[in-house]
Amino acid sequence: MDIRRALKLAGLEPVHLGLKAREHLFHTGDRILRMYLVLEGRLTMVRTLESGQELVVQRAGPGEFLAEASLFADRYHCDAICETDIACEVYDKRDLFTALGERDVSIAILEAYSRSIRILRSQIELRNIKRADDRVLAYLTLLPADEDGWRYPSLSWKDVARTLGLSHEAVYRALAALTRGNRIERAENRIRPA
Amino acid sequence: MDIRRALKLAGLEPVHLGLKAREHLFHTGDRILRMYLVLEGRLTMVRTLESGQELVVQRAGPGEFLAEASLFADRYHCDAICETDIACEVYDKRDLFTALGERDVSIAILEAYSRSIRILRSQIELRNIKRADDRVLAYLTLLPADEDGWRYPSLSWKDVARTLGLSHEAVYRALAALTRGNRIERAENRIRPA
DNA sequence: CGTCCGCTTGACTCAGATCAAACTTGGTGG
DNA sequence: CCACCAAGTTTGATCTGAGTCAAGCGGACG
Repeated sequence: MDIRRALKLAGLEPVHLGLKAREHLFHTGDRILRMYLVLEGRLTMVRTLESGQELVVQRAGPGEFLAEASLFADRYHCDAICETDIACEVYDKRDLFTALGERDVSIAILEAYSRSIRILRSQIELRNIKRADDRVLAYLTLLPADEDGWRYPSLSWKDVARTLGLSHEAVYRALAALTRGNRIERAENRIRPA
Repeated sequence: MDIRRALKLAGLEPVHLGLKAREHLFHTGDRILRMYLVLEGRLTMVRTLESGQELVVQRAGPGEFLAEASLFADRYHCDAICETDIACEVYDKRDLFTALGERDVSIAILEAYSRSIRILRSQIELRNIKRADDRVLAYLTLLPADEDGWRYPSLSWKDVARTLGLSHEAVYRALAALTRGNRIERAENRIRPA
């Protein structure tokens, strides 16, 4: 448990916390004020989609530090539920930042990592969408938009197909179907969800 | 380009480097001695699978720091190919580590992030395997093994199904097929690729 | 001018999703 | 202690939608 020693060396004082199985460590929407290091037990991070479907975002066990999702976010976007009884250490987020050196190389790099993680997670979530047209639409919606909602894809559709885990034919057909169903508008090099 | 300022403040001196489209920034197997910050242009990280299939692992553009995959690894496991002409800054990896404070909280947390990233990437790679039995087999192979090659899955097969993006029926059928084809051995609570 | 590549659509196939039903196991509560 | 319930496991039958093969179009580039 390397990280624990490092935290101790940095002069951070954890508070201990125990929870029973099925209790929540935090809920979606809670302010992120603390970071947790799991000592014993397992917990599951669950994201509930608008559709009501529950998605296991991550599982954490002994030695894992629940920070990735949270260091640079303000509020949680998932629930943390104990699979078993757990023991963990609680660190104050602001203390941690001070220990990291506030606006420092470490923070800058961590932020870059954090961005990568978010992108990877969103890619996995995209792949959980089974229908090709829904998946393509979700991909388009995630793209940065201008003030009118237009997106300017930087990848060829063929590459989009690869990142979505679809054949390029499936993507073309999805685009055609979405256009037919008035779920997107296409014009030259731009595209917009309706 | 926040990270650049932070690196400068930390006293790190970059070397500038320009490459033409289609040139390689690094190859699979190269020692990782430098970190790159992209200033202009785009590049693609490509991983070549044993099957010969090429997999786009990541794309990077201006402001991105090519470090995630590499800070805690010794050698690259992908090729970086310039899509366009590019300009970047080159930092020495060891200097960077010194600036981060060697064995410090930052490093410990970065390592945790790094692990998450690797796990997420492997999950995406799993999903690129189309056939259910191959995907399940690949998943099992990734699991930690004891000295005899046995794995002790910690998830119910139903949860495995969810993480693999398959229905649970498909996973059970895949396991049955793999057992029939002698591609795995099962016993009680453990399982082993043949 | 020819070639390559991205784009687009059609036809057919097949693997995985879905629905359904039965069995096992562990846990709860009367 | 046992009835009962919930959840995971297992197998069968059917259906659907994405992969694959095939073919044609147009623009870019040498």
